Amino acid sequence: MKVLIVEDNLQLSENITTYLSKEGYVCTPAYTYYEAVDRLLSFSYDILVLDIMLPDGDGLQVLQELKSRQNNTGVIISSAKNSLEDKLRGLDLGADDYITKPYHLPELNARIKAIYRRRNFEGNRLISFNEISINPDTMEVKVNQSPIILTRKEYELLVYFIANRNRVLTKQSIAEHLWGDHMDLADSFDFVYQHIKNLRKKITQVGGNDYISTIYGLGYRMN
Amino acid sequence: MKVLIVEDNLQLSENITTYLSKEGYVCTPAYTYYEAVDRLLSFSYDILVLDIMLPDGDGLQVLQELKSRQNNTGVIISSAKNSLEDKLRGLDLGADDYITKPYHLPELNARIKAIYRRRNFEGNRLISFNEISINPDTMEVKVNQSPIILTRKEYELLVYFIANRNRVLTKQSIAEHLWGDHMDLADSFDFVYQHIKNLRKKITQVGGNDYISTIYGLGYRMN
DNA sequence: GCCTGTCTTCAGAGTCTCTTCAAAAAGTCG
DNA sequence: CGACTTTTTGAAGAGACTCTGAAGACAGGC
Repeated sequence: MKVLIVEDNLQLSENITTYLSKEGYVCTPAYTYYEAVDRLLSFSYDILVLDIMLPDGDGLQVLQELKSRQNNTGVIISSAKNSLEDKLRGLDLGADDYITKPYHLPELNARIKAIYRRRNFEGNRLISFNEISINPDTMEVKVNQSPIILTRKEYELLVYFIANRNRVLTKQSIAEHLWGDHMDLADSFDFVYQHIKNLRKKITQVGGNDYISTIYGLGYRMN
Repeated sequence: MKVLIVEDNLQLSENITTYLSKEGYVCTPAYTYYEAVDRLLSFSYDILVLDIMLPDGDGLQVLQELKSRQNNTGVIISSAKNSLEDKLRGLDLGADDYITKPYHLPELNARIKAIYRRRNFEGNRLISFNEISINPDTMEVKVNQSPIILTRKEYELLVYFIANRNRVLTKQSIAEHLWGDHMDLADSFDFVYQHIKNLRKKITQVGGNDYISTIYGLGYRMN
């Protein structure tokens, strides 16, 4: 399990890293706001331990950044203040838990484990792809936080694309997947175009990038 | 009934566990602050027996934690001090009762039962969703304080929707829930429309929002 | 047994989605 | 560049789904 530790106190940061490493986590420290955002953009972490008082910015900004990307990382706010307000703001912004400094390292460990358990047992699984995230239970699709309403075919198409990201999908394979085998000997798959068009439109309308690129003569690929 | 016993005195902890187990409770001991929090985050308990002097933190913090999560667990503060202040703080933080050490185990049992009775029979629990509130004991439903009268099916439908808020419910799952399994092979679930229509009408008639949105081709979702 | 209120069925009107078609635009290759 | 193929687009009809009101079926209270 990969953990990003955002903490400007060098001593504390090292203590956490040492402890969690012994417990079997892979830890990366970040000492500033800038560093934290940089890492979050480049790599993916399972857990983010976030100090909210950073020398070059508010830690909650990191959180805002993260959530705006529909990242699936679990977040624990670490705060020296005992201020309820900060904690509530943190939880509002989508943090999963908070912990008040000074704290015992085993407690941090316990909270990390708890988040992990919650993620894995409460069926909170989300399908996500860059700024697109899908909740399979509710069929809700969000692009940059803005919900978009897809028809059934558009939804199935999007899921199929994301499941096969970076792979070229021919019109035929798309048709077979969305319409089943009775499509076998159809002489035209024109209708697929329509749904791709609509899907692209709905995604770009709310500011999402068009990740579906056309491979001339072959099909489509999402990347 | 599941009970979490937070108590650092090993001897006492075992005594309580033994006694309550005989009385038919399922007991889990926690000896430290972080152990308690860990368990509370991962599992759900009906009753929490909480010693407030723990080796690694203040037991009242556990309580604060718990209440900030809208947990429904009943809490009994167990304190060696005879200090009124601590008890008051505990009750302020939402504890349901307190008991002063040393105490007789049957007294603890009595208090657990009392809390359980209060929770379950005095109908203090309300189901609510935005401006809609439901009293399950009397089947009374209020929208913006104005009472509305629902038929049984409409009532069950509303409760089902609120219990599954933000989730898409298909007509079929609604039918199965409201009419039981003998609906299995019904070829049409049209009658569900009627009740949804009536429910919507009654809610909007008194100025409530129509939180039930139609997901075309799928079902309905309350949000 | 009759009355009242609730539940279910039915038919149509209305709405949204899917598919088809034809024309325009874009890409490929000699 | 020009001929050809493939993709994109818009419009429109077909089809599926949802909503509505009315009427029949059922159950409980008197």
